[in-house]
Amino acid sequence: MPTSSESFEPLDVSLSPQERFEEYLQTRGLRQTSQRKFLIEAVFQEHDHFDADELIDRLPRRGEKNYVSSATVYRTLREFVDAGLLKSFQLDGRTVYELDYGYPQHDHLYCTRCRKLFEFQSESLMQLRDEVAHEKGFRVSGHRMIIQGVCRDCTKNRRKKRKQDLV
Amino acid sequence: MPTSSESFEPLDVSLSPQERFEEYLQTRGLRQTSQRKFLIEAVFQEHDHFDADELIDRLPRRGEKNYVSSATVYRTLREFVDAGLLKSFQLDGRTVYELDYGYPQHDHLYCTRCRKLFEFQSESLMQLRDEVAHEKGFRVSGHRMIIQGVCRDCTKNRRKKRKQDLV
DNA sequence: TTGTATGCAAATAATTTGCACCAAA
DNA sequence: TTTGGTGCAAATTATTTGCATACAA
Repeated sequence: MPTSSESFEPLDVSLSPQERFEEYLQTRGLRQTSQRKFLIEAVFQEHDHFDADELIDRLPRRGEKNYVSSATVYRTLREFVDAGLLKSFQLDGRTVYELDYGYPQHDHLYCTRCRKLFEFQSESLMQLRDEVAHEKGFRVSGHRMIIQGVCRDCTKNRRKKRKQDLV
Repeated sequence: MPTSSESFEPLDVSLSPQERFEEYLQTRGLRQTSQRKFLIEAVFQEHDHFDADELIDRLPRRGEKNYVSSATVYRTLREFVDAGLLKSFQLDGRTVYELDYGYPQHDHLYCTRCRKLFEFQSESLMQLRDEVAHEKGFRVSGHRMIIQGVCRDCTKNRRKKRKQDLV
């Protein structure tokens, strides 16, 4: 099943992210640089959500081998999103990225205590979305649903702390 | 019906936003200043979504009567959110505000062409949210759902333009 | 060769903050 | 009189951009 809700032809999942990106570059007459190759590796090793800053932190520093300037990191992240490899959204003011290519559509729960993101899938949500959009005469291209709250662990820990406080 | 999904006692809707804010200030030992009074008027005259910049644009300029510095506008907007008068969320990188106090819970459709926000209400969405959260062991405090797409008008205009282009 | 990509540093944009002065309670 | 509030300007933060140079095709 295609990952993107907008593709008209099924995604060729036999392509690796790298190959998919090459294709993207070639069809637009863009170049395959060492930085782009290195970054796609780095990004697809990550399995969690991340922002530009976190990514840069894990990358080689100025002077080290494979160093990539922040400007290029920002530029390349945007290209990855254009190419359909990543998705991005805003959270607490910063831009958060997550893998898209090859990953199933999902939405998020956000724990406001530990600031972690959790994922969930819901077919009903998609249906609801399309119904609402249809009613309002909208041509849907996507959506973003984030449920805020406190996750199980944080609820537990808070309880634990409260008990300790009583001792 | 209470506007906030978190209130344990029903909201006293007989209070005006102004009165509600006074209450908020008093319970915290904060002060009722002329700036705060002026801003609450200005904000509750607005019936649409707005960001800090748009609000500041509509306010008196430096030197004019009732001028309020941007710093104070930013500070006060955050207080209004704390007080439950406004809600805020991120869109395209900027912080968008909307009236909350006295307004029913709703979510948004966002037209990526004209950048307008439209509202919709859905009880099913709330149920779905609570179910998902419960499954994941989340204690829900809120959510944010935005459906992106192209609104009816923009779809029409685009068609019109296409036709014109053919002439 | 030829134009795209990169690195660097400066520029932005949207907020936030430090601080001296002002003013509610 | 006391402590919170405001205006101003400087500081932040996250990101983008201009430009000279480097390099893929």
